[in-house]
Amino acid sequence: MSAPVLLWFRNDLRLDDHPALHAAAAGGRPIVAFFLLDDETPGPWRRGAASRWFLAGALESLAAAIAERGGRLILRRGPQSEVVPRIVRELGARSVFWSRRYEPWAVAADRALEAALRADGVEVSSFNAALGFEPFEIVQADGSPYKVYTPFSRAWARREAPPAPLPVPPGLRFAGPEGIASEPLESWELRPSRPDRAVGLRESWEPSEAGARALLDRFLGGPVWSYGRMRDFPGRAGVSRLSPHLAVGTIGPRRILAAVRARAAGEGRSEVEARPFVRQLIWRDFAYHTLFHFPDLPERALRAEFHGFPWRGNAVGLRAWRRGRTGYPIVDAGMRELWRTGWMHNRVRMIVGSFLTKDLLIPWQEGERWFWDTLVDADLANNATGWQWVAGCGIEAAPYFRIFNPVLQARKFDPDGAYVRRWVPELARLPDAFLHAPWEAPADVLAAAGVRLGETYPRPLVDHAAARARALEAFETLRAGARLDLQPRPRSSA
DNA sequence: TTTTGAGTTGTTCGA
DNA sequence: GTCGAACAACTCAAA
Repeated sequence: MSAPVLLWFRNDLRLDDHPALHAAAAGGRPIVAFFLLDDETPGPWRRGAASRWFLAGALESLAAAIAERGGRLILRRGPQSEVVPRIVRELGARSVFWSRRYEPWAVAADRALEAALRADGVEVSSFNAALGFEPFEIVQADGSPYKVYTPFSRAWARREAPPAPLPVPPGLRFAGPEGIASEPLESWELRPSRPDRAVGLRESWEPSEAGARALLDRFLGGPVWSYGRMRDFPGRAGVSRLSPHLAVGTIGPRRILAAVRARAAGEGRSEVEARPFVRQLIWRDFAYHTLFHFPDLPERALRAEFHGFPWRGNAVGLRAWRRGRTGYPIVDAGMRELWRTGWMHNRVRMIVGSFLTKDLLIPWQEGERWFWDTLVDADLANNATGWQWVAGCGIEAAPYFRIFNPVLQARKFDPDGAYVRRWVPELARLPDAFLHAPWEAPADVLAAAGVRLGETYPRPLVDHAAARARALEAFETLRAGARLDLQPRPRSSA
């Protein structure tokens, strides 16, 4: 048998729209499918618990698709710098194909791995499976990266559309290599077992290509056209929920873009109607662009004046926030949705993020960490971009005075209380007028609804008005400090 | 090189 | 109840 080629699956766990798979298949040699669980190379950003659960399902489904095509998905664990060269040697492969990643740890590790393999005479080919355009494809005339979303998105849109997604190669077959060991998926313990925290995850997600396709079809069946109007209402099914699939690659952005375009054409609609949704996909590219060009993004505020921000360590507040027991119903609803389903509506992510960083003055990195562990869509670029945005320390500077009022936000975006009642059932019987601010309810209204503040539901952890004033004060010290930096006290000349 | 217009997602206050 | 202005100053992108 001729030397096989190695197809290394990463965050691209699909057969559709897979450029590396196409290139591997084009050579006519046997394709060995391989997945590596690498908890060492990413350092602190190894996969979190919820995304591990999603990964397990995606791997099972991919393995089944490969088995249908005569092959076997080889599973190994360990650092990529050791395990990839080892499996290449075991197979006697002369070529390796993979999809590029853009996290700082991955960029460095991939570069080193590629050099090592080439030194052994192994050919390496890498592809873009994750983005519309890669971070180095959209830069300014002088080669520097964009730092503002709008000009980036205009540059993105000026280009020809990203290449059309590739179908599954016709007649695709995989090799089922003899004598090559594969670790049992169960031995990785990707799914929580004791206790079984995954009940809500199973209810919420189908982690497979088919699951992604079903969500996409539902979304294209209507919500995509009203996305601009409906996306802010967490109680309605107005968003695609494709984020965990994009994160692990059970669907790719180019497939989504092409499907939106095809559906618009088929229904005689203008693509303009889908633009608010497409903008979100461009935002996703921009997050990767930002992470690639500013590798500190997950760890450090990009705006240097924030390095001296007077955050407050607050273990009690952080714990209440995580558990969804802050006393602000919209915040608690979001945090409980996250814990239960591994996902949170984006509008609510902003509200809980603002509450953590502005009302509690807890460092945004604490929120980023918690999201990393609990989100099925955990994605380094998107998560870090979102947290820096909400904290106001990213390159997209949110004005310092943009502090979300959790009650106003709730009344505006959950007017009928559907979202809060679902996730905070102990308040469900409160009338709409008091649902989002139960501490304002008269005693008889609380009693009639079966609510005892401080017992069945917490009192507010902080008073928002006071917390807002405190946050503005903290920002004031920041500005004073920045001015001092610019104008050091002149030396005495007397 | 200089100038100019603009910048995802908010809140509050006063007319 | 609705509306516009104020809330800072700065950096970025493009002309």
